[in-house]
Amino acid sequence: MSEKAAQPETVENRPMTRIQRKKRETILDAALEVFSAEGFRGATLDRIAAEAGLSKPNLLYYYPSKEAVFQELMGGLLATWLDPLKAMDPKGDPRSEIMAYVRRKLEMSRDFPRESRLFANEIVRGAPTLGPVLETDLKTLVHEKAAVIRDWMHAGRIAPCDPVHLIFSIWALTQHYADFDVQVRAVLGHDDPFPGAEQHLETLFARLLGDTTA
Amino acid sequence: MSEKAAQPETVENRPMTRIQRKKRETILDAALEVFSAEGFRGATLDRIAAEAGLSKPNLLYYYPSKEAVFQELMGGLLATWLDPLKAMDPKGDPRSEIMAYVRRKLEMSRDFPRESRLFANEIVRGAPTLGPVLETDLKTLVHEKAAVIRDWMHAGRIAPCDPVHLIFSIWALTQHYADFDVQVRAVLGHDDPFPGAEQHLETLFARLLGDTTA
DNA sequence: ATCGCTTTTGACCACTTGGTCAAACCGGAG
DNA sequence: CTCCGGTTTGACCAAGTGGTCAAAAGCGAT
Repeated sequence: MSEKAAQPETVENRPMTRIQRKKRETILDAALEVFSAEGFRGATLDRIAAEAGLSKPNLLYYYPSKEAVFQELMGGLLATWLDPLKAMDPKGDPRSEIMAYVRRKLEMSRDFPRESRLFANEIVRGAPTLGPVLETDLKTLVHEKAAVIRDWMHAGRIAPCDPVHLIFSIWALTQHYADFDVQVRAVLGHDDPFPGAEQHLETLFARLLGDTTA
Repeated sequence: MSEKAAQPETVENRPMTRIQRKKRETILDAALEVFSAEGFRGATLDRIAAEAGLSKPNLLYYYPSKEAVFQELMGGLLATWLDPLKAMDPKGDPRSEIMAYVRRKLEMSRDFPRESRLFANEIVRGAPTLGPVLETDLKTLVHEKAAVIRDWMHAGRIAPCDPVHLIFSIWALTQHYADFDVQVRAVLGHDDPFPGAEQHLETLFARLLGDTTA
């Protein structure tokens, strides 16, 4: 059987040398750069290869196809994206837990804008790749955490509102600063928008959740 | 001089017949459909032509190039997009004016999701086409309206916060329901998300601006 | 019917792009 | 050195793409 290229760490294949793993990392990073800026169809293997510092056939030696690169990239993405929400602790203080989530999400927009844009791109296009997993993993997690938030509200610890839409709001407000970066900077004149954004979101969610101090 | 194809209503050309105008409309609508779903590079002239019910060379008879179609589409878009903000009346009641803007913007997400996605796509890609106009028209308008809002805040008619980020928030929260539609529906299970969204945004902005009734 | 105009189309082209392949390269073990 | 595995590449291909062009088809007015 002609195994075309190394799979992540497949069945009976050597688990891949350190160098292989590193090259694949490099490729993935280059792919992230290009895919997030140009979209799936806009990205070309040539550009990704160039960005990674190798030739197109060489890239195809490490990944069997453009699709494959994209899918591996996408694979890790959703997990990374949902981790902060997963970290929200039902036993913690409601206000701190939610605010910590907001802050963490805003940090991600600042520190990983490419990932955010890649994700946005995928969703805007109708989630052709990670569509199925949205209806399972994502849906489950959101409803689970929404239930937690609802309990907090029923216990009177934060002001009531629709907890699912609250989560949407957090996503929308934080990711906006990564995905619509150029627009934000066009208005704000190229200063770093994040300090102001943090301050604003602090205020917004404090009031939404029922501020006790202001 | 060999004029290639009819321009909008150019210099010494006939102002274009009703039929011509209509065909161009059809093409523009087809282009909106395809561009918003696939992005600029993902869209093909063949698909747009097919969607519009004509052949590729025939499409090229009405528009000189793919770029030209895209640009005309983009041209009208920003104006349409900013109109509701323009409509915010400095002499009106602060709370009603802002809430009306929010509602209008949410309606647009519901009724013109393709336009919203096209816009999102353009911005995410770094606004290669309408970049310049962001730094002029958009920036000016936003700061103008931000000033109005700031006055309202200083007059104590609504609770204070950063007015520019407030506008960003309105954009983010409303457009989210168009641009991330699949994600929203994946979580909400394909019911119409808009009634819930409206209710939620009503609550959110009421509290942010200083609710007097709840 | 025929002229003159706009509209429509089939055939075609140049270029890009994802992907293949056989040959060359390289670095360590014998 | 030589062999041998993994690695790298130049040349190539088929399909898809944006765009051209000359010829044909409509069609209203004479």
